[in-house]
Amino acid sequence: MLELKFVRNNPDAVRDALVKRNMGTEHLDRLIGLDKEWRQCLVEGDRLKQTRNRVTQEVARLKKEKKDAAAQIDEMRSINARIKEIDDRIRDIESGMQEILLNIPNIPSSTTPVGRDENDNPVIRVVGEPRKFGFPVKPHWEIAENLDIIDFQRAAKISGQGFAVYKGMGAKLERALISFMLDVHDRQGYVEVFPPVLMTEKAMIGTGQLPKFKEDMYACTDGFYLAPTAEVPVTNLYMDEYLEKLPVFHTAYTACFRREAGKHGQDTRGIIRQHQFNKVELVKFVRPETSYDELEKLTKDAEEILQLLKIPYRVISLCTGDLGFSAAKTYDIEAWVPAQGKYREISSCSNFESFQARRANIRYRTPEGPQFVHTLNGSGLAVGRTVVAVLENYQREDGSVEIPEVLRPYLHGATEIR
RNA sequence: GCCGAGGUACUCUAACGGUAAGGGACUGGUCUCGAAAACCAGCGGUCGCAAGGCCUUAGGAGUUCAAGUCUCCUCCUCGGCGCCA
Repeated sequence: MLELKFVRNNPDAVRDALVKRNMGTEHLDRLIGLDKEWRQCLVEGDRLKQTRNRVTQEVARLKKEKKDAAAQIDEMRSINARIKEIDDRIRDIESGMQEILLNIPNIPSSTTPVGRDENDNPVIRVVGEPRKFGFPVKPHWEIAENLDIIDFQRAAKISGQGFAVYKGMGAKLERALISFMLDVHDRQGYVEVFPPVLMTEKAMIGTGQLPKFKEDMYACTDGFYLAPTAEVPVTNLYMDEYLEKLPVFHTAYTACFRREAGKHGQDTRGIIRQHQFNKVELVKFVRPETSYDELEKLTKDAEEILQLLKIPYRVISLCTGDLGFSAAKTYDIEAWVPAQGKYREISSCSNFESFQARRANIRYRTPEGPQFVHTLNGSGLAVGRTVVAVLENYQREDGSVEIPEVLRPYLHGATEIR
């Protein structure tokens, strides 16, 4: 969320941001109008309240002196009625402004490339070289079903489309990847946490999933939402707190839940797009002046997983038209998927600046007073998509799959799946 | 789920129904060679160029001229009991 004062004082900057994101500006115009009316109401209401406070004091004084205060009490009745009217109007305006503010996206960083859509995302670097296969490559779902390590049929029976049951070496591989990723990030200095995934509405608002993206979330009874990413529980750990020592780095494994509304027909086969998937996340809370350096480091920390697994990938910078709602700058890491002959997103690393911290009220102290921290996060990595990358990049002609060396200690030394 | 006790600002802690007092921590200043102590000041939000004002006692509704205080509802925390993997 942007600060109302910021919008009031920099309407052109906000307008510019909306235009670069290909979004309309009519809500912004409405907000500016409401703000003006709001301040007018405040002035009138405050003046009446000042009168009320003064008269009320008189009443107290008169009563103490055992004098009659009927005239003053009578005067108050009409003033109170008018105050109520104005207060009601102020409340309406405030909820209107709040709703608009919650739906205005973050201002893109000046280093975020300007562009219309995903076709305008510049490639920052390409690492590793796609392997040359001397045989026709199979898509991961074919490899997995042939090896009997992922069961889509039975998953559909118990949960419907968009789910997978991992079995045998498939289940072990998923578990090995989670442990491997957490161990690497632990070594990189991230403190592991293992949080709940049932979230309150307030937490979902804190990181920006609500109110704008309600359709993409699973809502439970009792007012809970299923976290779509560990970003939600981990960032909100420090909701309404002062962080006494910065920076704070966390890594967390959680299951993630996404409705993928409006994504019918995309990646319907395989495990690239699932309603429930596993992810290891990286989250940072830092001082504003360091947040862009920290974004570079966080991205490299996520990349290290792919380097260790020896999977080719590239890093792109999301342009303004493709940038997520809460982010000021985002790097996507895309892993090479041989059967598709292209790079596919496996991690998204973002700097939110103070956008989430303002919503979730996460601050630190400075000599000039409380300041909002900057929050960052990135996948390190999406586990299911890493399984895709491993199966496809390490497949052999006979249908078996070699296990990357770094994972073997997590699989009792096994070297292949067959 | 039941019973009880609570929720005041970063923290702790006051306030006959009369308009939020104070300590600690923190920041700045005086003093000092320097530090500590002591003393002074600041230390919730918001409107305003300012003077100044308004709001703020977990959240909401009500009673009242006036609510931290009285009534009702909700939430959360801490005990105890029950149930449960």
